[in-house]
Amino acid sequence: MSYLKEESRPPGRPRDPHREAAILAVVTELLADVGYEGLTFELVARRAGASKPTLYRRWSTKRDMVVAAIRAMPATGNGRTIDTGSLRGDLLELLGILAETLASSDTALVSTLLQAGLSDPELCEHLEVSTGPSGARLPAEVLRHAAERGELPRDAGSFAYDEVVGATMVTRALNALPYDEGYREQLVDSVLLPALRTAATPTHYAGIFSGRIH
Amino acid sequence: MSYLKEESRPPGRPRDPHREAAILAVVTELLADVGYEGLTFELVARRAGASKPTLYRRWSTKRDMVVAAIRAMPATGNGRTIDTGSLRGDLLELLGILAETLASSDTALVSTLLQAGLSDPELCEHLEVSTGPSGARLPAEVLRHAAERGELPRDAGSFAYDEVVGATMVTRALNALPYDEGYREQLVDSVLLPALRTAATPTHYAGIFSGRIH
Amino acid sequence: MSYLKEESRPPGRPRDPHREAAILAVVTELLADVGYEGLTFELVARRAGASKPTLYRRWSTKRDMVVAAIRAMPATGNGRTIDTGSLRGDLLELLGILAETLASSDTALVSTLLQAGLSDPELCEHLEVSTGPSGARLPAEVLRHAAERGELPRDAGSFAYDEVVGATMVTRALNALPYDEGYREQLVDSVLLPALRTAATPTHYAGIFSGRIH
Amino acid sequence: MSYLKEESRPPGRPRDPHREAAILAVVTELLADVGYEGLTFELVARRAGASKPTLYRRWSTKRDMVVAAIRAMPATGNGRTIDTGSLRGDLLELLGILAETLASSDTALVSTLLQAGLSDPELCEHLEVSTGPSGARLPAEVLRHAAERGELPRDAGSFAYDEVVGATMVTRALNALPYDEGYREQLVDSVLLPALRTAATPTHYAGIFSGRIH
DNA sequence: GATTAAGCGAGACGGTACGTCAGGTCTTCAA
DNA sequence: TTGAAGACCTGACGTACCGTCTCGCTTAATC
Repeated sequence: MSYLKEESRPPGRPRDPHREAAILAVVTELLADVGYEGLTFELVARRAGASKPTLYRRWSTKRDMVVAAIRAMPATGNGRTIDTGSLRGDLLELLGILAETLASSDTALVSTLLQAGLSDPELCEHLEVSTGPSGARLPAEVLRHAAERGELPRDAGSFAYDEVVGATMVTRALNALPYDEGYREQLVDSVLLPALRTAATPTHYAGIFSGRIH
Repeated sequence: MSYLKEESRPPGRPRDPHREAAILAVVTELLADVGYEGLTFELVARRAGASKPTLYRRWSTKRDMVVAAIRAMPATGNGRTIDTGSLRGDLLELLGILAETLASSDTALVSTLLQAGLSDPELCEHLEVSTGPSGARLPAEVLRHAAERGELPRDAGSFAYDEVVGATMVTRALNALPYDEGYREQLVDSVLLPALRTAATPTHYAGIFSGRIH
Repeated sequence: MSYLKEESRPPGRPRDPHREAAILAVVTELLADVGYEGLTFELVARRAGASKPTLYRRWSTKRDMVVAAIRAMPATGNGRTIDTGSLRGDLLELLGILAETLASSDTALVSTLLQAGLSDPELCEHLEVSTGPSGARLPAEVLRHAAERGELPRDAGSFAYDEVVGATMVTRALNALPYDEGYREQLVDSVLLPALRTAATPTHYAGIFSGRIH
Repeated sequence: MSYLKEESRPPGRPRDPHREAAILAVVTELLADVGYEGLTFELVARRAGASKPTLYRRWSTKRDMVVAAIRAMPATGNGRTIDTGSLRGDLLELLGILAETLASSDTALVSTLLQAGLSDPELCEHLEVSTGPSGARLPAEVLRHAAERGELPRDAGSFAYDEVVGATMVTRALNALPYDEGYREQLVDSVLLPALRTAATPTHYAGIFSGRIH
């Protein structure tokens, strides 16, 4: 009885999910090869053995296509846990991870993710889940451990971290400014630690990288 | 006697500085019209009644040309002084100015400045001087007034402000996240004020927008 | 018992003749709208609410489809009879009719009929029957009347007319050369009349527009 | 003194005539290879090592390009003279030449020439001059010889021939109708000879292929 | 004052990518 | 099996910029 169908299939031949997956794999591959700027619809079509209309049918801009490719990356996670025994150590380790990521990636790609993906909470969440702690967000257990050690009040929030770290580090990376260990220590000591210790106000604004737009 | 000439003029007809100024004016105009992405050498050449070789002779990339245009903007300054009577008030006013700027400007242009210009200390300095307090940097007198009122230690530095404010605000703007008054208050209360009060460490790293790469 | 069936109906759903008629109507309509060159399978499919495979199943080329559409036009005829009282008058009237037709029609359509349709005797016949004397062929009664008046021998044939008139007039039309009354008179006086009067040779070759390939 | 310059060169780099010649050579070559329909801008560009804009700069349609290619063919002429000793023989020889041409050429190309070139007197003239008697026009010496032999009046014109022959033969060729020797004899005997013998009227209309639009 | 080397507007040029369109074929579901 | 819908590959379309080049002219500094 047809009233059971919430939404029936659209008419016509459905899109081939295999094509889609194959294409996005090529996009991922090409991002590594030629970078974001060098990526073109033409090139993707050639390498994927697909036609341009097939691409345009799915994504109308390069950005959309790249974002889809990133979202389609397998969510493996790196399983890393952060626990150095002190809040300061944990923070520095997180910043170190982020620094590594930034150092290795194409800045234009980072820029894309920044501009395209960060306004998309799902993508953000996906990135965090798929790649493990990226250093862009403060994992809840780090906060908990710090509270257990008495380094932070029980109700300390991650706002200061989430908001500040990603924005500053990425901005520095994009502008070829240094974000070496010395810099990171200074950020921890003169901004993050004071801010985290103080902040007891309930947060109404999610951090930039928290994946949830208020 | 030729040894007097430090560097002799190259032979042939010298470049016409008027052409240069006229072209850069067109660039500035076009940036407002079509944005950074939409700007092309072709378009500049057409609008300026110049030829492409004339442009390429001067700037080999679009970025170079745009940076030159921005640097060539007249340095008027807005002459505004910040003095509300309290550090918190001053900070909020500065953030308000920055918010206005971000709200009014083409995000692509901001992005350009971020990517192209901020790695250039001179350009950064120029922007600050030409447009007055932009809110991206903490004016020295604000610090001084706060110290006089006893709100901050004498040796308080602007690192926390310079580093955090520009990066977070611009990043939010680029990603269409809100940076309204509520957000700005939270940034002031839970990050800036605690950080400024604490930071007595001598700063080795200039803030992102301070115009001096360490 | 199935051996009784001379030809059994093919299995499966039979073709809907209404679809066919509707589609051809659309083709006729589109020929007027966008001309032969502008006609595409896509467009026909869209306008007819049909799918491309439905079209391709019936006609494998655009030409086939157009010919089918023309053949499907209702055979009304204009019932006009030619009888001015003199052979010269009759010929000029026929040429006048043809000239009108050529003047009113899309040259591309004429070209189509020329290239696509005229090699198809049935189509040719159909056109003549459906639209009455087109001027492209010499009606038998004109010849008869002329013979009765003694203007032509009894055995005069229509070869010279059929062969020459259509070809010259259409060619002129296609090439934007004039085929006005002066021209038509000259054609009659210096070609058609002398030829018709002389030709007593039994004809082995049907005229171009006679609809019968020898 | 500049007033001597009737028309000064247009500004900018002039088009390279070598490129043009090379491209048109490719067009000619491709016409033989893939025919008119199969000819594309893409293909010409590839084979000529030119870019599409370079082609479009010169000719905005395929037809224009092809006509230019034909016009650019070297005007060698075949030097053939028609003189069999009788008018009938001469006419049959001319028709034979035309039949050969039609048989060997791409019908679409003929169609192109018909539609594109024949409305262009210069092109028409060029074709006649470059390829010798094509059979599409009646050479003046054939008329003269016939008059000398007394087969035709001194003032006989070529209207009947020029007008009739090209149109009928080409039309038959385009429609895959036969134009074999039997047909050609019939055309000569029952149309051309009677018409030529009679026509003494001064001609106001140039024949289709005479290269002069009235 | 003549020479010379460069600046300059204009635009050709080979490329490359754009985004769209049509051609035919194939797949899905419903009739 | 038909039929509507539409995915799909192919390949051409005509346009836009790219960055380089070739023109003929103009403009200074040098000879």
